[in-house]
Parts: sequence; structure tokens; C-alpha cells
Amino acid sequence: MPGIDEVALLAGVSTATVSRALSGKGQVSVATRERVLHAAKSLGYVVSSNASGLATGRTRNVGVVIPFLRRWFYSSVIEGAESSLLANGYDLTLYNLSGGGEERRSVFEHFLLRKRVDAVIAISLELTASETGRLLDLGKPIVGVGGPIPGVRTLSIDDVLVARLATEHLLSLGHTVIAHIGGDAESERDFHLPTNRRVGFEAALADAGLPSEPDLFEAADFTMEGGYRAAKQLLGRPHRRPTAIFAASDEMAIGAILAARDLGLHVPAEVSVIGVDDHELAEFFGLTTIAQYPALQGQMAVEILMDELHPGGEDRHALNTPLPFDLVVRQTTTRPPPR
Amino acid sequence: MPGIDEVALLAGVSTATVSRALSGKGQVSVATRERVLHAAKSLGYVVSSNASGLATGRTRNVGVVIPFLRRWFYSSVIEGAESSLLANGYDLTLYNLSGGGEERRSVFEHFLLRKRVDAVIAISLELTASETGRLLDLGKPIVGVGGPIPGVRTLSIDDVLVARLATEHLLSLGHTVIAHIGGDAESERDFHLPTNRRVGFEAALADAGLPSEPDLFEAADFTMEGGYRAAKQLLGRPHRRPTAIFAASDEMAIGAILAARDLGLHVPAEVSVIGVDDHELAEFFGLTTIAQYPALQGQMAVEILMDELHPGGEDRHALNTPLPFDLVVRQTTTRPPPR
DNA sequence: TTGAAAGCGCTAACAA
DNA sequence: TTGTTAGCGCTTTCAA
Repeated sequence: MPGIDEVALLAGVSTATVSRALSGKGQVSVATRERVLHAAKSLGYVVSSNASGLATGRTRNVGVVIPFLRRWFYSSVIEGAESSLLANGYDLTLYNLSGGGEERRSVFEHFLLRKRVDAVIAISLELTASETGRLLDLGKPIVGVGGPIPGVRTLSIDDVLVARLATEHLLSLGHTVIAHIGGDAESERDFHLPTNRRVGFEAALADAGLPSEPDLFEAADFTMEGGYRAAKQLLGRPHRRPTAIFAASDEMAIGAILAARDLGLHVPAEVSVIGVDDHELAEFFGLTTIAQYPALQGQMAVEILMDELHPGGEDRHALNTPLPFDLVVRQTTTRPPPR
Repeated sequence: MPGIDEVALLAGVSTATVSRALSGKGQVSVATRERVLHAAKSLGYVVSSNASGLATGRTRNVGVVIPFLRRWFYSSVIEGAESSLLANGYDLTLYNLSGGGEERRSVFEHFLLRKRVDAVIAISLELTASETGRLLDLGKPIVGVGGPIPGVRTLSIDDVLVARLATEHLLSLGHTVIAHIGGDAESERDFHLPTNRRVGFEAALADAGLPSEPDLFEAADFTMEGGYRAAKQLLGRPHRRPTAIFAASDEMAIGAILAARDLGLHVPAEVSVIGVDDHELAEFFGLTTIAQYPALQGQMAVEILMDELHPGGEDRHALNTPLPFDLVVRQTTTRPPPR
């Protein structure tokens, strides 16, 4: 593995010039640059990120912290962030917190602090003041995706509006007995996302002059199985069976579709179902849903970070950037059956 | 952010001693070590990985290269590797190749070479000689998971045996008209995994004295939707409808279950279905499958790497370590219907 | 057991 | 435009 001095030797210049030529900073004559580039290539030279990082204080690496990796949503965000970082010449170091409390502590107390990363993207995480504090003290920008972290630039979707849109879609089709499968206490811990979706749901009902009936709510854990169980409860009752279900995630919505099927109920003729996500399976199940775009979210987070790391563009991003979402109507929603 | 000299000052020793005390290398008196540890903690000192890496040549970081991130299998492998690395004090830097050829080149030509990682774990990837060559030249160990990379320590599952086991399960129940949903050309490119599973399938049939019928094979892309389509083809034919389907992945198997349902065929009474993976959804669908343990695979890869990085244990791992798999019988397989 | 000091490979003033 | 040189923060001989 050749070092910068071998390149300098071969190109007949000083190491400083090599550094300048390769980094693009500082003035280098075209001819010299050519020679340096050529020498570097012919030697297969690649800078040592350690040495460069030590000298500059920046590593061209960003840390991405997530609560889970195995959910479609998170891996999609990461995929978006990864390709965007790569395009910017940055590496992505992954910190998965699913191990639990001890793991979380060690990530924040040690790993993130050892100057390995220039910045941090925190996905669907509520950081404590001390966690953000230490990072910010180090001068490392943080961008949060999916939840309000005080004092930090964040990207988030307006869950109240998302739920309202889904509910209004059902209302506009004529449904009046609409059930909601939302999050349980466990999933609530992180982000109040379930609560916000429930609030939007109830607000839309209220606007339509409908009461919110506790019986029409079931809590689940955002998985297909959870949605299945919850929907069985909802659809199995002998009286006031809902004609539509709004599930707070596509996986739960798909579970609900399967539950309806198992009960012999036809979707959408007898039960309409709408979810949230536009999960990769949504198309396959013909699921009507509110699309959010996780890969785009990852990409947007990176763009904001790049702006912070390379200040130049003067257009400061707002402290909280709203994330886009859209109603995607497929085949699981229709008018309620005549009664 | 305090540096090593502040710790040294506070502890009343030299920086060399601090380094020794914290790294555990070299002799330090118990009393001194105590003082150093205490000073470090009270200052919130964390080593700079850049400086330490520059001085030692090792970074305590490993690169993990994967072809996709969003499939259950891959994110599970990563999750296993990540937690295991964390436990060893290592970071995980992720390189996702799903972007395509250009991305792959830049990862191998630049990113992996800039001395950011001590080692590389390549998941389900067939590396070219030049790709492995460069890495190995740098003295960076490589461990492959899921495919034979020449000259590199690998972990892999015996796909022929996996397929044989699945098929034998069906045969032992009395099935004689068994279809196979395998991989298409696209998915074949990487690992010959589909071919190997087909080979095992046909070998098992042959051993049972059954011919392999090309009509009973359908290619798909390892997704639920692909499995659904393939199964529709298989189960829709008017003559010699298979009584059992062996799908090369659980997602395809689940697609097959849904296809059977849509055709009004009862699983397992009229069609038995078996998959491979023990996907997180397998339990929910009651799917009989051959379990492989991706998180464990990630963890095992890390263990092998740690042995290579910290030579001490003399027990060299074999060049290729076989990965475990097990038949998990649930509710989607039974005897064929009487004819 | 401890300390002094020489790097690790690069970057960025500063000077030329 | 280019070269000289002093670090970046740590580890590791070597000597005490």
C-alpha cells in the first residue's frame, strides 16, 4: 500500500502538492495535477482515512443510529441514506440499538464519541438531552428522522395529517363505522407516532360528526400477526361490525386483510382496509395506503447533513422539515355494503 | 473533548502510561491503573480512533458488504454481525451494493481501501479475484458468508442438502407429484444457490425412484409475489396438479400458500407447501420450512474474524465452515389427498 | 513499572 | 503555484 510520499516521488512534487491535487483544495497547476493524478492511479494510491482524519478532524463517515434493522421501514431508510452518502464520498457506520439498554448506553458513551464519525443520523429515536448534548458538544451535527429531538434538525412526517387523510378517504366513501388498529404501549414508547395517528383518526371522525368509539380501537405491535389478531377481534364481534379498518401500518393492514379472509369476509366488498407506509408488499395485496417514502427520507437526511458539514449554500434548512406522504388508492377500499 | 494528555495530567502519569493502562497492554501497577481509569472516567475521555488507528494500523472497524439490505435474510445477518461486533468493541461500516455495478466498483476501488476497516465480511457475494486480491494484499482478512469465494474463509450452507431434506420430508409423507419453485436466471447470477437447491430436489426424487419432470419446475425471483405467480401456474393446470410444492424460499412459499387459497385449494389438505429460511413470517403462516439462522451466520462470521484479527487461539477454522439448518414442521405439510 | 521521544500518514499554515 | 514544516492524538520502542 503506497503512501503519499511515494506518489510525490513518482510525480516529482512534494507531498503537500499531492494532497492539494487529490483533495481539490488549494491551487495546483493543471499539468501538475495531471501528473499527480496519474502517479496516484498507477500506484493504486488511496488516502488513509485515519491519517487524513487525524490531520483534518473530519472523517468522511457518518453514524446512523436505528432502533431496529429488520423492519422494512428502517432498512429502506438506511438504503436511501447509504447510497446518498456513498455518492458524497462518505461511509456509513451503523449502530443498531435493538440489543437493548446496555447496548444503547455503550453506543452513546463510547462508540459515537471516538471521533469515528463526523455526524449522526438518528432514525425514529428519541434522544435524551445528555445524548444529544455530548454529540453537539463535540461539534457533530445530528439530524433526526421521524421524531422531534429538541434542538436538533429533524425530518418528520405529520402523523396526525396522515391519519386524517386515511380516515377521510374512508369517510368519503361513505363509511361510518370505522375501526382503528393502532400501536400498543410498547411501540408508543419511542415516538408518540401511534398516538398521533389515533388523534388524526379521531379528529377526522369528529369533523364528520361521528363519535369516537373506544370499542372500535385495537392496539397491536405493528406486525402482520398483530394486525391479524386485532382485526379478528374487531371483525368477529356480533354487533356493529366495522365496515372499514384503518391500520397504522401496512403490515398490520395486511394482517387485517388475512383475518377478514379467514372469517369469510370479502375485502373490500364487506370490509375496506387502509394502511400506512406503502410497504413493498402493499402492491401485491392491492392495499390502499398512505405512502411514505423511507428511502427518500434517508436521502433527505443526508442532504441536510451535507449542507451542515459543508456550509456554503446559505439556505438554512428549517429546524423541522415535513416529510411527504400520499394517498395511494388500490383495491382494498370501496363503499360500505348497503345495510 | 479531553485528550490523552489531560488524562495523564490528572492522573499524574505520562501519556504512555495512560495508553498502557487503558489498552491493557504492557505492565502497569494496579494503583496506577486505578488512578488512570478514574481520571479517564471523570473526564469522559474516549480515545480518538483516528489517532489510535494511525499509530497502530488497526481501526477496530469492519466493513460488511451486502448485495441488498431490504431482504429479511440480509438484515438479519447484519443484525447478528452488528451486535457481535459491538460486543467486541468493533464498529460496523456498511456497504450496500444494490445500487449496481458502478457502486460496486467504487466500493472496492476506494472505500474499502482507505484503511477504514480492519477486515471485510462479504455476504452472499461472489468476489472477483481482483477484488479479493486487493483486500488480501492489504492484509485485511475476509470472511465470506453464503458463497464460496476462492482463497477466502467462508461460511456456507449446503444448499443441496437443504433441498434434499425438504424434498425428503414431502416424499416421506407420501407425495409423488412434487413441484419446485426455484430461482430465476437473475437470482442465479450471484450464487448458484437456486441451482444447488434444484439439484438437491432432483437428487431426492431420483433416490425415491421418481423422475424429474420439467413441468413441475417454475422459476421465480424469491419474492412473495413471484412465488404466488409461479404457484398459480403450477396449481392451475388441469392435469397432474402437484400435491406438494417445495419453494426455495419462505417468501415464495407464502406466495404459494396465498395462490392455493385463491384457487380454492386447501393447504395442506390438497396441497402441501414447504419453504426454506424460517422467515419471520413463517410462524404466522404456519409454514413448514428448513430453518437457516441468518443472525447466527452473522455472529459466526464475526467470531471467525476475531480469531483472525487476534491470533492467539491456535485452533484454525476450516476454510469452509458449514452452516446449520433444521427441518421445522408446522402446519402446511401433510399426506397427499387420497386419489 | 514508568517516562521520553520518535513516529503513524496526512494536511494546512506559512514562506518562497 | 509549490515546498517546508509543524502538528493532528495516540502507541510503542528504548532507556531509566
